[in-house]
Amino acid sequence: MGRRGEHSKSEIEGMALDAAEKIIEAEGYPGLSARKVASAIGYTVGSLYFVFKNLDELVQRVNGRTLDQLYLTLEGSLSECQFPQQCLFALGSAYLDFATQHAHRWRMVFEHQPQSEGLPLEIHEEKVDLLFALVEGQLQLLVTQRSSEEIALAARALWSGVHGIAILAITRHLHTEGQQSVQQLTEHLIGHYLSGLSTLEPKAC
Amino acid sequence: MGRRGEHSKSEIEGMALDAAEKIIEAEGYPGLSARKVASAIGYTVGSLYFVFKNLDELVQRVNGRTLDQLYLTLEGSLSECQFPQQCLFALGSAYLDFATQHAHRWRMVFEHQPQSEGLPLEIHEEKVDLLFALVEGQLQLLVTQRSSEEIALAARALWSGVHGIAILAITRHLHTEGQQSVQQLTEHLIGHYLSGLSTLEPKAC
DNA sequence: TCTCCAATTAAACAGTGTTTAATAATAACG
DNA sequence: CGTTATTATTAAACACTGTTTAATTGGAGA
Repeated sequence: MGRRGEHSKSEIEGMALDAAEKIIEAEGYPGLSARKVASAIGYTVGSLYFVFKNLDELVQRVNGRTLDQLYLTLEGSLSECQFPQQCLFALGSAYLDFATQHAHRWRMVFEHQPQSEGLPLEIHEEKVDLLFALVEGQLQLLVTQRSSEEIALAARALWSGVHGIAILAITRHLHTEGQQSVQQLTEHLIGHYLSGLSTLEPKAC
Repeated sequence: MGRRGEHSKSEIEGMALDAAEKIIEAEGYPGLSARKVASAIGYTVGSLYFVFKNLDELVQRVNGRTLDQLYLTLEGSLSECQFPQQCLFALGSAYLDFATQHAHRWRMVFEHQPQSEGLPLEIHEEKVDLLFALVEGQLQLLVTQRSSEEIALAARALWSGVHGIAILAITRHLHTEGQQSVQQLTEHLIGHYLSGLSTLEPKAC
C-alpha cells in the first residue's frame, strides 16, 4: 500500500524519534502515544512496530539522544572557564539550564521504567559514565594526589547533589523562588563541598 | 445493589489507599489501575469515583501517606544519635533506607505528574517543608550565628544532594556496587559539605 | 509478464480512565 | 405500615491505549 520505499527504515526511525521528542517536550511523557507519533510522521502504528520492537524501545532511543545532547551541552560549557572550580560551577549551571529547558525529556531519562526488560540499559550507563567523566576531569585538576577511585566517588557524590537540586527544582519541591536562587543553591553546594574536599585530609575518605 | 452501607465512605477510602499501596509496592506505578484497586477491595470502579474525584487524587493521597511515613521514620532515626553531624548522618542513612525499601512508592512521590491540575500540591509542599525542617534543626545546632535564611538554603542544598544520591542509586544510574557504597557516598557528601560549611566564613554565602 | 517478497495498512484484542444511566437498599415521612 | 426520596452501587458504554494479526499493495527479480 502506498509510497513503498518512500522512506528508508532508518529515515522512518529518525522521523519517529523527532516527532516523539516534540510530543514529549510539549505534553510530557504521559502525552506520548504510538498513534500520535505515527500520525505525526504520516504513517500507521504498524509501521512503528516494523521499526521499533516496543514503545519502550522508542523511549529508550529518545533518552539516548537526550543524553548525547546533554553531554555536548556540558562539554561546550567548559570552553568558557579557566580554573577547575569555575568549570565545575559552569558544568552545574549548564546541567541546570538543560534540565529546566528540556524538563520533560530530561525527566524521562531518569524516570522512565521499561516494562519489558531488555538490554539497552548498558548503553545508558555508558553515556551516564561519560557525563560523570566530565566532572571527574575537573576534580582531577583540582585535588591532586588522589586515587581514581576516590575521584570517581567524589564525582558521583557531588554530581548526584547537583542532580537532586535539578530534580527537586523542576518538580517544584524545593519551595524556593525563581531560577536565580536555584543557581545559587547549586553554587552553594558545589562551593562548600569543594571546600570540604580540600580541607579534609586525603586519607579520611 | 448489595451491601449498602457495609462500609462507610472513609472506610472505603482507607481500604482503597491500602490496596493501592500494595499494588504500587509490588508492581510499581505503571501497574496501578482503577479496576485493580476496586476489585482488590471487592468493589467496582464506580465506587472508586464515588470516593475519589480522580485516579490522580488517589495517587496524591497515597503520596501524602508516604510522606507522613517518611517523616516518622526520619524523626525516629534521630533518637539514636547525639551530635548534630552524627544526626545528619543518621538522617541520610534513614532517608536512603526508606527510599530503597519502598522504592516504588517513594519514587511516585516525586515522579507522578497529575494531568488534571488540582490544588493538593500545596499540602505536599507543607509536608516536604517538614522534612527539610528536620535537617534545618540539626544544622541550626551545628553552625551557630547564621540567619534562618542561610540555614534554610543550606538544608535544601544538602538534602537535595542526599535525595539525588537516593534517586540515582535506586534507578541504577550511579554504576556503583551494592548498598554499602551508597551509604558511603552519602556520608562522603554530607561530611565534606559540613566541613566546608564550618570552614567558609559565614558571610561568604 | 509473473512471482515473490518487503512495506504498509486496517482491523482486532485486551486493557485503560472516566462518565452515564439504571438499580437496589436504606432512610424519611406521612 | 406504605410510599417516596435519597444514596450507594453497579453494569455498561465511550474513547483511548499498546500490541498483534491478517490482509493487501508496490516494486524488484526472474
